[in-house]
Amino acid sequence: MLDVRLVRENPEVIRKDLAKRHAPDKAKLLDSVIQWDKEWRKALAEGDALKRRRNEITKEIAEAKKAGKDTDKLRKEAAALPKKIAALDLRIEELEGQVRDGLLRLPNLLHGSVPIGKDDSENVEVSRWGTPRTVDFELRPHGELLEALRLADFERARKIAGAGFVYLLGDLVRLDQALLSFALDYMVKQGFTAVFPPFLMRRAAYEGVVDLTDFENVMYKIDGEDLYLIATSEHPMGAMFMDEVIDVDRLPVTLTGLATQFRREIGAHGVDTKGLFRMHQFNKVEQFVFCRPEDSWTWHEKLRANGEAIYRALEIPYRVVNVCTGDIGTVAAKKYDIEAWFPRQQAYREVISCSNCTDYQARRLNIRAGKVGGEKFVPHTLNATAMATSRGLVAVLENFQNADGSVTVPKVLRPHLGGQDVIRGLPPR
RNA sequence: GCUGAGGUAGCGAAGCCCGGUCCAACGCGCCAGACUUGAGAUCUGGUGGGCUGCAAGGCCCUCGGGAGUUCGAAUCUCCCCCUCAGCGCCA
Repeated sequence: MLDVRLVRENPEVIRKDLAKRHAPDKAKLLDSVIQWDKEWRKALAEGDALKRRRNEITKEIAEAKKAGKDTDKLRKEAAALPKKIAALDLRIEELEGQVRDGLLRLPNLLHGSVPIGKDDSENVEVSRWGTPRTVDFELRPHGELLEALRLADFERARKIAGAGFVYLLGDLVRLDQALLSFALDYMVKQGFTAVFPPFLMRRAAYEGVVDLTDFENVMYKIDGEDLYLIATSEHPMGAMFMDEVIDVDRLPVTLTGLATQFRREIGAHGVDTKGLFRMHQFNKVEQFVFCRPEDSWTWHEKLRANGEAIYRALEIPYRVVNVCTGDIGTVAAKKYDIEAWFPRQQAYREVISCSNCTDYQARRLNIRAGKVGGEKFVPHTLNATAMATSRGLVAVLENFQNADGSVTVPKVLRPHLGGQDVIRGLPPR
């Protein structure tokens, strides 16, 4: 959420930004917000004047009564006020809601380095690491491979939960845990505090971190309860300090969340749709930072570096793209995607997303930093993936597949698999 | 799920029965200033949100949320939410 004061005092800054996004409807919305805000302040001033009069009269009545004087005249004047006040309050509330809704729908201000573009095809590659491996055999689609190795059962998962769910089996379960465990250890070594958050959140908290329209699209709701399954641990970590003042001495707060996440919207595009690439349920280690505004761009690079380091350690080639205006979404001021090389798909595909949300998310969550009783400011928040399995699993399965159908375990994961260096699957039954 | 006790500012805690000196006492913490070589101690002022004003300041709102009674609600009435304790159930 943008600062109303910016809308009031410097709307040109926002207007220029919206132009970069090619968002004429948002520009129109901005004009409306400015107008609503003006009307809101006017109504507020009128309402306050009436309330002031009411407070005065109330006091006068109290004094007159104590002095034993007649209060009828005063009461008569006072009796007329509540109706007027109530009418104005209604108007004020209405306008306030409009302003807030408008602010929520206006996107964050972009960083100057965000490339202009219409969709993900115009994201700009900023770096590339590793040499895609070439093999002299045909790589099998990972879903097919897993079924052959009996390391995953999509059929039975579909039977009991529907498409988008899977039974991981045998060594694939351990590989999944190894990826998570490796990433979590890496983050902890960087000084981040590990967090295992609630997997369910109340709507009031969720509204602070998610676009209202997303509820219907991506969130699973528990029937009959005010609880939603988390779509990423970014959400419970972001909401962790909702309505709080973080002591400035505690900044930066660096967290790394481990959680299973649930998303209704999984779509389907690209080759090898069957498999782990897009699931209703998956695991993720997440990076999350609350910091001083002046430090957030340094942190943004640091989170990206963490993501890169993890994929380098796995020896999986990747590239980093600077996500363009058409693809960046509303919350981030700048976003890098790290795209791993998927040799079967012959494509770089997103495995890590790294965003600086500046003060946009924190303001909406009503998180401030500073000293209680002293000066306060809105901290910046950043989030990035460290490791998302299933996608990380797919990357390993494609990059480390052998001609005989076995899968080599990346070196850094072996300690997490009791030294095992190859996965062969369960024996056929 | 049942029963009970609660929800007051960053935290602790009074006030609620008996509506108006509550623009919420007091303590701790924190912030600013004074004193000090520095720190500490001490003293003074401040301590949430908003509107208005160049500023000094002025005003409004805020006692879990909402509705009601009233000229006036932290205080009275009703509904809801949440937390804690005990019991039940349970990995």
